[in-house]
Amino acid sequence: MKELDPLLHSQLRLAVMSVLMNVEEADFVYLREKTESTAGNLSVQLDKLSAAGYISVEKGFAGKKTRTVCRITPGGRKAFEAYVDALRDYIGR
Amino acid sequence: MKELDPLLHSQLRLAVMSVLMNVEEADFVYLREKTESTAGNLSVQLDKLSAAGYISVEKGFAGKKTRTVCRITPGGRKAFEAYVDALRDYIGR
DNA sequence: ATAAATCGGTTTATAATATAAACCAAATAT
DNA sequence: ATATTTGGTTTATATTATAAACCGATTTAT
Repeated sequence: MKELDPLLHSQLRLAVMSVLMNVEEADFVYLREKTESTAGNLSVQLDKLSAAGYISVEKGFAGKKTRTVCRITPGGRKAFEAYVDALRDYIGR
Repeated sequence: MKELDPLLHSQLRLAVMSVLMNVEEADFVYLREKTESTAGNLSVQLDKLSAAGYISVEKGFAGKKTRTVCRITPGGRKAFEAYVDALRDYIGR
């Protein structure tokens, strides 16, 4: 059986990646709402995904408020696809 | 997004359940080989699945050697199916 | 017969993880 | 002006996963 990439085998990180697979870009607030997570938890998990090179995180401004925009990277996309593929060994189909 | 049952969202426990979904019964040694896990880790995870009522664990003998046989329960089967269903929200298809 | 290695596990210690709580600086509302 | 909210980050804690150490019974080798 294939390994399940531990970076993706985490509910919140997987949810984030799942959103980012379908949406060109998403900011912190949107991700927090979509994944129904706390800001602290989300912040930590975004760091991990970013450190792994699975997403890019860009801090900027929207008017005067800070705005953190995330995007999936090509490497992240590949990793997500590999993870899903490995999962099929476990759950069938 | 649905919750991912934390009892099943663990590589080894998921692998065990995956095997048991397709095989009427399986003993400890077979599960250890099939999942490529250490005996200690497997023992702990079997306990958790058993405590949750997802599998039954029966200790007996095969000749003179002890033999631990596991089976998935109806509740375990349902939980596995619900988990797979929830996962689809994350990974598509 | 006895020592030593193996088998089938369990218990326990440790490292890694996930998560929320506490915090912070800037902006907005009162 | 001060209180509240916004958009986060840092830190502390609880849970988890995992391997290491162990155990009793059984083979195997000497």
